[in-house]
Amino acid sequence: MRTHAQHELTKNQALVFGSLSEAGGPLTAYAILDLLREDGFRAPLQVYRALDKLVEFGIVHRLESLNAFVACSHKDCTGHGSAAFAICEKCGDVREFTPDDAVRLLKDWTESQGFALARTTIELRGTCKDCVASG
Amino acid sequence: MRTHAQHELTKNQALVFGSLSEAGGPLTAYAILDLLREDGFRAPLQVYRALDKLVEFGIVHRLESLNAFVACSHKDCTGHGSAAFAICEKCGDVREFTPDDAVRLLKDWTESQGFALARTTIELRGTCKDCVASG
DNA sequence: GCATCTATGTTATGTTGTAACACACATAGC
DNA sequence: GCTATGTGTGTTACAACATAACATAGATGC
Repeated sequence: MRTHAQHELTKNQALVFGSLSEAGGPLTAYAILDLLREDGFRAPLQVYRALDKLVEFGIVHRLESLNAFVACSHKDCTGHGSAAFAICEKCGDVREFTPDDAVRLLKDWTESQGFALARTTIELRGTCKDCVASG
Repeated sequence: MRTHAQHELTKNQALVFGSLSEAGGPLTAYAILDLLREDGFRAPLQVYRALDKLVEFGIVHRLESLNAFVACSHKDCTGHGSAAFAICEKCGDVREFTPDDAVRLLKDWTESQGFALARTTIELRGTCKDCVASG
């Protein structure tokens, strides 16, 4: 696949990012650790250190309300705005989207308060279309 | 003070809510536990069970990105909309606000996707006005 | 009385995340 | 070459956050 080549990931970073990409959904750090034991991972720090960098690069997002991590769903992560996530509490599916208008309003509020916004966490919990239909 | 009398809090709920109200800012569950040891608290579950109810009542909010809890800043918590939080990473101050317009846009997106929205987590990280000025 | 529901107390355990220290490897400057 | 520096890595131990399981107590409704 060779996506995100712009970052020249290290071995551990590539393994962690690969796990998340292949999973296609959120994984906890310890779930990643278990997946990567066959690749020689032994300790949580190996995962957390890689995750820190991947989040810094913007190609992995942390889901605060799940204590989990997910690969960015954009083909090319350079320069997109703040991400938001719709999390289905039935099936665990996570949909990433970029609510620029809503973020603009939030940023307007912070500016009116003199608050220097660094980053946003927007996570929506509920039930996805498929799970609503099936039950 | 006798705010939130509508909920008839139990003894433990009242103690936990009192700690948060008096703190005037976010506290972790274990910080609350330490504050309430003199009142007979011995185990984390005593705190977590009270917090679960207080969050359910809507008079305490959980800050996912801090693993902490904060008393709702509204005088009367009945019927207000989804809350958002501006969290200063310098001084730890938390400001609660109610971004109805932004939430409306987020809800519009979920509805367009057939996603049944149950609740929102909106947490803004950055630097507050005072810390920007002093640093 | 007694069934039921909620709140509570307690012990133990599970899950998530970091501190501290050592070593390997690359590269820039001398 | 060789050393200083920065980053990535490996490992042990531990801190911080949260819940399972089981027992007890009190209130309410029949």
